[in-house]
Amino acid sequence: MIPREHLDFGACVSSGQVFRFKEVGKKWVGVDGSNIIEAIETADGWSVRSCPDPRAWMDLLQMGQNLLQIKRTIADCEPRLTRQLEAYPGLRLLRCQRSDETLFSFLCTPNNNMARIGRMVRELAAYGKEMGEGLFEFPGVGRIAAIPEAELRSKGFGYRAATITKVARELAQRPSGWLDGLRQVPYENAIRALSELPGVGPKLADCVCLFGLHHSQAVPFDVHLWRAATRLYFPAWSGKSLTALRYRSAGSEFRRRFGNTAGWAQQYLFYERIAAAGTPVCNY
DNA sequence: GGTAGACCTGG
DNA sequence: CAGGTCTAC
Repeated sequence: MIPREHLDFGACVSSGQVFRFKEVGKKWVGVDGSNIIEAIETADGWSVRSCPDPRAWMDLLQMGQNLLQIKRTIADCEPRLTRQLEAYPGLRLLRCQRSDETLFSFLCTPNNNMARIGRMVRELAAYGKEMGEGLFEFPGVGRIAAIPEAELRSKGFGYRAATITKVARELAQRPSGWLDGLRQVPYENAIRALSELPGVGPKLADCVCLFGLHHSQAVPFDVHLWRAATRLYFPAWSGKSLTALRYRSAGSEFRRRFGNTAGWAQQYLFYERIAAAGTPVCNY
């Protein structure tokens, strides 16, 4: 049993870090890597289980990291985030097992809405091995590369069908484990490598770095986070568009200020906008 | 280096 | 319009 101040499972899996956890009643169910993960909220906090590896959920949720300590670090670096830190107790940065799932998930996100992104990611996952009722292990790049682009189009992927197919075929050419290998290289190198892939711009590269490759200094700026960043650090850029150059400046500023905790800090600012939207991120 | 449009789909 | 990216000025 994990107290709420250390874990809000629902917030973690519905905050746009992963896309195929679903809520059935009070229970959340989903997959990370080869494990089915289930969580239920009780009076004292969250009870979480994973199968077949009973400790898999702790990896995904980074339970080895002391959240209260991380929040203290963030608040020390930027007192103006205290409100967000207190508003969303238990919000954690996830460490996804499958970097390729993260990559293909975020290839579904450009110019798209959360509900459809979730449908598309689950559609892709369904090409993988079924582990339980409607729960799939995400398919490997080889399997995705074998899907005709037209098939994805017909399933409603729109123009993202092309980039998904291209990226899968590109990765299938490379040595297996190439993507996971980017976990071991410096963050800047990982960004550079990812940016070579079609359809992967600065925002997606940062999402993959943060959630899939575990580079916790990555800060994926979307328009909302950009607005928050201008308010905090670049008032002169208020109202200006997020160009590639400004994107790099804003990221550097977050990393200068928060160091390796930048990705965690970012999550609290981002969640503020989701909470404000009022609508669930993962809706079935 | 910055801005404007196009791009699939559906809520 | 929605968690952008790409291309052409």
